[in-house]
Amino acid sequence: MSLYTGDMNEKSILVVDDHKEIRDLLGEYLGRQGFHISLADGGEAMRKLLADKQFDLIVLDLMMPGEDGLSLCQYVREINGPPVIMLTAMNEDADCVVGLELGADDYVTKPFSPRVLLARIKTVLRRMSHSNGSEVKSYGSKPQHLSIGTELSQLKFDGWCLDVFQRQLLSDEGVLVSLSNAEFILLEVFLNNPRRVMSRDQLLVLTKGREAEPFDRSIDNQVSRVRKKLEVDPQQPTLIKTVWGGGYMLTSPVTKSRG
Amino acid sequence: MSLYTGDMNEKSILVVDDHKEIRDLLGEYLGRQGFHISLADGGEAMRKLLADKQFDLIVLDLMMPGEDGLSLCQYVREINGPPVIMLTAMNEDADCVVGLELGADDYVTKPFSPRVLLARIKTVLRRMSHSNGSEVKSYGSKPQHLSIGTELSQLKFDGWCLDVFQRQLLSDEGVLVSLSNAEFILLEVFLNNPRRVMSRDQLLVLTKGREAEPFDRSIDNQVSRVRKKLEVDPQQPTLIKTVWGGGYMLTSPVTKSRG
DNA sequence: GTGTATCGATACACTTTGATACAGGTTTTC
DNA sequence: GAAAACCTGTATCAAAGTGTATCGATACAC
Repeated sequence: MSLYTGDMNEKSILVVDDHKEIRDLLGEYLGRQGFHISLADGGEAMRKLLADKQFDLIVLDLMMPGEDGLSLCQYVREINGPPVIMLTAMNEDADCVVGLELGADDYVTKPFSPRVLLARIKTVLRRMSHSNGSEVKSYGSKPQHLSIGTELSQLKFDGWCLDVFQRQLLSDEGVLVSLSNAEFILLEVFLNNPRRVMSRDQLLVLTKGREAEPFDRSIDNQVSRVRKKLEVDPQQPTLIKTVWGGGYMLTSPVTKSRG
Repeated sequence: MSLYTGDMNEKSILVVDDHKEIRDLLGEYLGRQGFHISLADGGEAMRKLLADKQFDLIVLDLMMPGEDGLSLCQYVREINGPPVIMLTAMNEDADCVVGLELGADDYVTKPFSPRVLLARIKTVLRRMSHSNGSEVKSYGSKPQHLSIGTELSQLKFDGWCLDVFQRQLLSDEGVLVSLSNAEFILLEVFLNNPRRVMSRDQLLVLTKGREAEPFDRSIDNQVSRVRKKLEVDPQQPTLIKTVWGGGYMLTSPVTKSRG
């Protein structure tokens, strides 16, 4: 399943996040995209790795126990380190802004799809390779997303096509099915992890960015809702199967293409 | 909520405008960008402040009751004062020219987004810092929009073209759609952040430079108004999507080009 | 002054979402 | 086997979020 892996000149990326699940998922996904990946679970690990090795980019979680992303980002800037992309939660709007002011090169709000992060990573790397490395970065220059248009945005599966940028779902017959936001994100997560059992905990982290509460049935609810819209017979689901005691699994293969 | 304040070497700016609202908004916004700000409501106040204090730049409203911006600008030139950026209304084209002849270093047409003004301020300051400070400034040096020409003024997206300098929106069929201030600025913010979820708070800060009040629905209102003008079917928006609990997102890619 | 455009506040209908409850089903335990 | 414990599907509901019509305040042109 590993696509061609030589195209990136093997850029190396350091992912810093305290959630093991997110870390591993990102590592795996970005690794498959042809990057060299290192993982760190916090500031200490990050510093050690930075001392050891040159990275081309750092993906940094804003909210972390202990040393948080802001100070780590500042640290990276101080040592004149690689560009930083921040992962921020949706509701910390002020922090987004602060993060950027502190020197992050871009940010992505959680929950996010790996695809969006990939697009941002490519943009930042492109920007870096254009600018002279030793050039003093002009303060206040905001991230410029100009040519995202060429990224893969369409996920085709089982007679459907989900466009992640246009945020819409089309059937092969051209019928547009409207999805609510939670439904869209859940489907996107499944499509990014096809034929793989996803636990409710994983799905919760990936779709809402939060941990499960006791007796949390929100994922079950959303799966039920998505099934009602996608399955031929929602009572006998074939697309999203239940794995008893394990979670859910998208059974169909998925192909990605350009918009 | 004051963000970083040290990077600008604390350049000081004097804002002269008879409208309290604009004055305060600019003061707050520019203050947050790390400038030292002084405010004056007219010529008299300006002269007093100039006598007291050294400024690096003056932002000067052209249209003011009593002594108007033109003569004030001339005054600043006579005392060999700091560079001046004029705020001019859209329709006073002739006055722009006159203002420039009189020695303004640049101008911004009202209504404008704080961001645009900020860009101009930085450009002018950069130009100043490059030229020897003690050098006698050559009169009549024209604003160099050619060197600013690296700023791209046309934003093309989804069958539309927004010209930031001319402040007009054209469809591919050549239809000119008139936008109000708030609509224009909101659209501009979206176009500068395509395919990214923008929270209402972010949008408020970026469009009005203010924080959200409880139950603030003004962004929703403006989005609704913009949709009515841009969407094929405003009830089923495709260009500006709602992200439930998150904010709004422009789905289309954007390309920038020179006017 | 009047006429007009703009824009935020407000109100109300509608949508989305997670919690809850209950009716099944499956596994474990005896 | 049967009962108990546990898991899952989904209807229903309440809380929260959203779309937008409407209105009044304001600004500005005339």
